[in-house]
Amino acid sequence: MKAHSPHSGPHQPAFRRQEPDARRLALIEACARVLARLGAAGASVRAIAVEAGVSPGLVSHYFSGIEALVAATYAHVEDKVNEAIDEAVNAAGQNPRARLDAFVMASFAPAIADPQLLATWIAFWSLVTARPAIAAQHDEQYSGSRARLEALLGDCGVPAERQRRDAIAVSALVDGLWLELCLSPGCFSAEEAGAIARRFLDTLI
Amino acid sequence: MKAHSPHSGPHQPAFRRQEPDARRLALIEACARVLARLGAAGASVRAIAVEAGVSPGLVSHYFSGIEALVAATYAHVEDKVNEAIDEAVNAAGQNPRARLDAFVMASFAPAIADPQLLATWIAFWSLVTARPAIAAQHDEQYSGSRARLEALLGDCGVPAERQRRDAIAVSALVDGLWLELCLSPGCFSAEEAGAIARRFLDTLI
DNA sequence: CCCGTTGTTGTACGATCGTCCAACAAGCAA
DNA sequence: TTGCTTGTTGGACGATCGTACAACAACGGG
Repeated sequence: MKAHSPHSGPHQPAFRRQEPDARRLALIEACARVLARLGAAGASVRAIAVEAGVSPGLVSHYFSGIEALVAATYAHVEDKVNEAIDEAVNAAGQNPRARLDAFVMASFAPAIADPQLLATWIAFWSLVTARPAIAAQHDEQYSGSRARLEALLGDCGVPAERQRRDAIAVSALVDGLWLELCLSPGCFSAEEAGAIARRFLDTLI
Repeated sequence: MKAHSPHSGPHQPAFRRQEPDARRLALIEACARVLARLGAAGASVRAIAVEAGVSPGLVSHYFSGIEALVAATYAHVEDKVNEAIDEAVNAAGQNPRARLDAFVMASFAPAIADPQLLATWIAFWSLVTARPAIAAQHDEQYSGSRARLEALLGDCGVPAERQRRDAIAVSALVDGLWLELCLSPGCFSAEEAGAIARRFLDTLI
């Protein structure tokens, strides 16, 4: 059934070796695509291997198990989201308030407030309660995100003693709007969510 | 191995028949306990049947599948949460603002901001994207919750044209705080969450 | 050219999954 | 008591799961 005969013509490799880091990344991106397409329930070793174009055994070779792959995928997707947000913030110029607005509005952009992206979060959240290592990873990524928000708030003149509380508040409001935007896309629009968030920022600054 | 011999003494029934509604409820409550203990990944038909003290076949007899049982469990748990919130609201007396505060604070009570309770939401959310019927159920429960919030806001003097937007905002803030309270219980306290939410309400009224 | 390293394959394995259904028995009516 | 209704059992079934491992082959150094 193979497209080429092993006994005639130039030998076409059945697979290509890759550096461990490149293969790890390919598996992570395949996992993200499977989570987006099939949801948390469909993210099996075999489905991810097919998506990545490799054999099932390779997943076990690079990750201790499905949970580790999901955790790595969450970290990678969140990194990319933070990258997109930082890019939006920097594109907003130097006005502190404009940068803060950009931070908030970026969370509601179509590429981020995406139901398919939510699947990665849900798969990760489902592991937080039971696995202490996953909980620690969540704490770390959450406080990292909050720290960047505190800095933006500080630039807007929010006094230091209020930065922590206000960052928690803004983060919660944005996440709550983002979550509902993913779960019920027809209920309210991204523009509406942005207006709500901006209005809340007005009360803090 | 049975505790009694089928050939001696009074006959002890091997099981008791129950009315369909009672059995449905028992299975739903067993499903909620399994979700709390094992998370979404461990909520199998067999585990739920063991928890309910029935045979595995009974689950299929009352529900078309695991997904239907999870959806029914979500509806039931949300009903109980709404009941607890309504109770807190009514216990707050007649002052509209006190009732609104009670609504918000109840969401952060230990029984509701509970990581084990979050497992039910996560199991349900993981089905929203793929299953239109589940998405419709979520829309319905979300708008119901928002309608009660709109009424409370109206009692506090929020004009009608702002009720929808403010209810979306309060709901998002409370849900975001609740979610983070469940995922990272050590990051901030329920009192802090309540203070943040109350401060936000101050800006709306 | 050949050889060793090692990334990769493919499969076998046992466990567990959801579903199904014929047989059983609890409880009510007669 | 007897018979009927039907809630309930418990195992069979095929599919799919995660994991492990021996064999294979790509590729660089000799």
